[in-house]
Amino acid sequence: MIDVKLLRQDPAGVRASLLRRDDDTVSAALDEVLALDRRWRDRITETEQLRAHRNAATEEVARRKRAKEPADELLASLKLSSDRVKALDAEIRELEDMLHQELLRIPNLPHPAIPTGPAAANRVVREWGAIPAFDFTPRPHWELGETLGILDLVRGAKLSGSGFPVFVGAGARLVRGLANFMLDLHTREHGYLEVAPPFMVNRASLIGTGQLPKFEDDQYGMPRDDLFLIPTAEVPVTNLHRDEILDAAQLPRAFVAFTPCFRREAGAAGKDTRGLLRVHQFDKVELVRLTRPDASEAEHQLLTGHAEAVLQRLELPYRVLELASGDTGFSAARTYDLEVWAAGVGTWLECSSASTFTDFQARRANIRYRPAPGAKPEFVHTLNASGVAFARTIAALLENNQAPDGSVRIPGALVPYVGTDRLLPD
RNA sequence: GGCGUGGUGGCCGAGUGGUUUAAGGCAGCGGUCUUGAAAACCGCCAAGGGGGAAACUCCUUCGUGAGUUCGAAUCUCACCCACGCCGCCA
Repeated sequence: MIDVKLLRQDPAGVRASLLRRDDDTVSAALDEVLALDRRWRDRITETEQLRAHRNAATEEVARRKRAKEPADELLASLKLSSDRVKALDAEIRELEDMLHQELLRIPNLPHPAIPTGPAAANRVVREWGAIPAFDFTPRPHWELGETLGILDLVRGAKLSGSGFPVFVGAGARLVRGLANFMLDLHTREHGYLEVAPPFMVNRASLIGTGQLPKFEDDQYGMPRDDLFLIPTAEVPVTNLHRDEILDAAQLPRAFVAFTPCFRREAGAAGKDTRGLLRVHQFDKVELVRLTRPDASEAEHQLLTGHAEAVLQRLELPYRVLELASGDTGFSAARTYDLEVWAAGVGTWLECSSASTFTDFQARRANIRYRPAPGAKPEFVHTLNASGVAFARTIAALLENNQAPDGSVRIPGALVPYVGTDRLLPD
């Protein structure tokens, strides 16, 4: 949630910042918020004066009652002002609710330093590793997966529908090995605390991280219980400290979680979605950091490096993209995407997104910290990065390391976790 | 799912209609004392919001919402959550 005080104080600046996003609904939403805020504050002022008057009169009633003096004429006039307060309160509550709902639909302010424009304006920040060369035509991962007998897309579709892959045998062990490899790396070398959170969350949690109310159609929901399958571990993990006040000494908090992610990907179909490229369920190791505001920019760089370390250990060539304002997600102020090269499909695949959300999520989820003992609480900054998403990483792993006979080399860092240095066709 | 008990400030906890503008404790902060620390003692210490240049001032908040009342932490109703027992169950 953006800071309504900032909007009040500098409406032109906030508007200019938000217009950098490719979202033509923002301007009207801002006008609505400003109008509602004006009306709301007028009503507050009016009702508070009335209330102060009523409170004083009520005290006088109490005094007379104790002194056994009559108070009948006071009571009669109090009845009238009490009714008026009640009516005003109802109106204020309604205005407040409308204001809040409107604010929840306004995206975060993009960081001043990021490029302005649509996805085409994304900037390549750096590249790592060499794109592998082949003296044969490399095959796509869905073919390799079938030949190796480790990926069963057809039976996944039978069980659940398209986009629900089944990993079998060495494939399942590869998934398990990747999870342990990434969790070990982040807990032992990067200092993260491992969390195993729920895979279903309530509305408040999704509002906290920004998926609701605007993107309810993108979520898998269980209407009977009003719960949702998590689209990412970011949701339960960021919400761990919702409605809490942390000590400054507790910051930064760094969590890592391995969970499945569930995404409806409504409307998606076609060549960009084949095999493991875009699926409804995939596993991911997620990194979440809660930091002091003054530390968040440095933490963002650190976090991005932690995600990169995974790809480096896996010997996967990748590039780091700084997203332009129009391509940056609703809650994020600044995002680096990690894209891994996949030789079979011959393209870069997004396998991690490292974002700083500044105080946007903290404001929604009410996550605060006390800068010093006895000081006023302030909002923390939240950040997260995939470290990393499995499906596309597995696609790259298979495609980049394939041999002409269809076998696939397992990178050294993963060998102890998978138990073999090569996957062989059946 | 049934029955029962409960939900109060950062934490614990008292409080059944009007000096509760929420007792007391813990934690925190400042001080006295001390070579230093601890202990002891004294003082300060909730959050959010409106108005104001400021000093300051006013309002709201005792799980959430609705109701009764001049007035609700306190009474009524609904809902949510936690815990206990029963039922079901990997």
